[in-house]
Amino acid sequence: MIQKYKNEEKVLVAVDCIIFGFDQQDEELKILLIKRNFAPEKGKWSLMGGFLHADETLKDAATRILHSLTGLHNVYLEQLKAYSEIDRDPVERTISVTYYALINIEAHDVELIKKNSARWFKMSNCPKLIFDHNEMVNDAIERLRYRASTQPIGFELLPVKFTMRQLQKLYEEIMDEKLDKRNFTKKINSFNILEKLKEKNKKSSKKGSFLYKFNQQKYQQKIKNGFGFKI
Amino acid sequence: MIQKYKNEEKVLVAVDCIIFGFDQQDEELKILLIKRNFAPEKGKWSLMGGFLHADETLKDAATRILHSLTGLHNVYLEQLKAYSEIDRDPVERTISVTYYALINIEAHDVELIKKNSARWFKMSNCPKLIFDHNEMVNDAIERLRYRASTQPIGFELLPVKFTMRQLQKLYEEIMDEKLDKRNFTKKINSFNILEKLKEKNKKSSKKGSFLYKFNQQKYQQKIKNGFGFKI
DNA sequence: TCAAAAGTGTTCACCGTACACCCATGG
DNA sequence: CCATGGGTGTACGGTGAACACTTTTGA
Repeated sequence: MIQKYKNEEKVLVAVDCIIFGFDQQDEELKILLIKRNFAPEKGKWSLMGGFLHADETLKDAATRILHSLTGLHNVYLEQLKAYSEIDRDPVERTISVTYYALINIEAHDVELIKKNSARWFKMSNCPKLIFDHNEMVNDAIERLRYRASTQPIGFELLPVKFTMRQLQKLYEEIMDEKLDKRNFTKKINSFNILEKLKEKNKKSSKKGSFLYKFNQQKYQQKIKNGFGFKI
Repeated sequence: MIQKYKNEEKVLVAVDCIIFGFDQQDEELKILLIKRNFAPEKGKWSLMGGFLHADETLKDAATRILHSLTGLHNVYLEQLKAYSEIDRDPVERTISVTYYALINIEAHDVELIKKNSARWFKMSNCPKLIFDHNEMVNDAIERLRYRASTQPIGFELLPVKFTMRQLQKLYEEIMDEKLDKRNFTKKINSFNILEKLKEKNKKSSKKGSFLYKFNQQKYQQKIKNGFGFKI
């Protein structure tokens, strides 16, 4: 039998999730936060997190944590960074690895988030969070911006059918800047990954705007060939 | 006293360093690897690593590990990613966080690397490494490419005085493609972060090429203002 | 009929890229 | 004097950015 690393110190490893959603009602980018009902910092807002178990990878843990809060499977997840300041958690030395998740805000389990005392916050109105969680959120937005400018990441956040305006609004929220609709449409179309449907969405205007759907096949093709995506 | 997280499982956390250097003799990008003189996989090539101690951050650990191998202080270090496959280390469950380091290959302590049975390998000729270390190296190169195309990172790898040709060769090694020297010079000069010296380096040609030096002040300024660096 | 959002092309400036010749020097 | 690498400028095409009017339809 192979000898173990006997003299090394073990530490607690946590996983925290920065969960992004795009609220189609008010067209705003939001993050899902929980009100802690346990010590320390009980009653304060926090990212959803948990400890890494011995039988799972970090991504497994993030998936489990995400599922326990939203009821969702198959969520877009990307590892961000490990945080390791000695006293970041006042209870005990804990390092935390963050993942950010992109979910369709309409699809999550409303009961579950109630049970977890969770709530969606506008990105632009993020409350003070426990520990180093605000730093984590800031790092996540930065990464989200980078990803969104490199890949058509936004699709994870929208329903299956969406309008060009919704897609543009989403990008504007992520990038935190206004975009020109003619240039935006042109650019998106040039990637040739959308399918224009015959249906219109009439909620947002009298004229109504055409719905689009994401062409998975063309998209996967592009991913393989490295995209030239750049917003 | 605050209660501890009693029922949670702790794990071993390692830090592994991908150490890049630019060899000015043969103008090649290299990485520093060690031959393990301990089990498991004794005698195999590996990244330099170690376990995280209770009283240090991940970056502290990376700094300590790097110093123990190279004798260098104040090295450029950037966290890459956490690796957490259950059996990645066959001895015991260990998650590893990688850092990549950029060092001036001329400045390291030759005795120390001998003592650690370490050796510089051409990037293009990286041997098979233990565990998931090859994957770590590949991820590190990818990140290095991104950084180098975004910031003038190459300076960390060169001596204080260097020629435009050396800088270009370095970028060619990192990007793994030939660059046009007129365009390269033009681009670098446009950033206005170099200081052209009166001296020439005559080693590489009869005419000799002018030496440059990095203008720290202008550079810091640029960093603050977000650079427009793009190679 | 009017208000409100959707849809659609063109022009211009700038940047990245391609490309070739002369210069200085040591041997 | 010649071989070797160093240094320099221009022309072209493509892409990003700015910009305004017409269409549809519910109220």
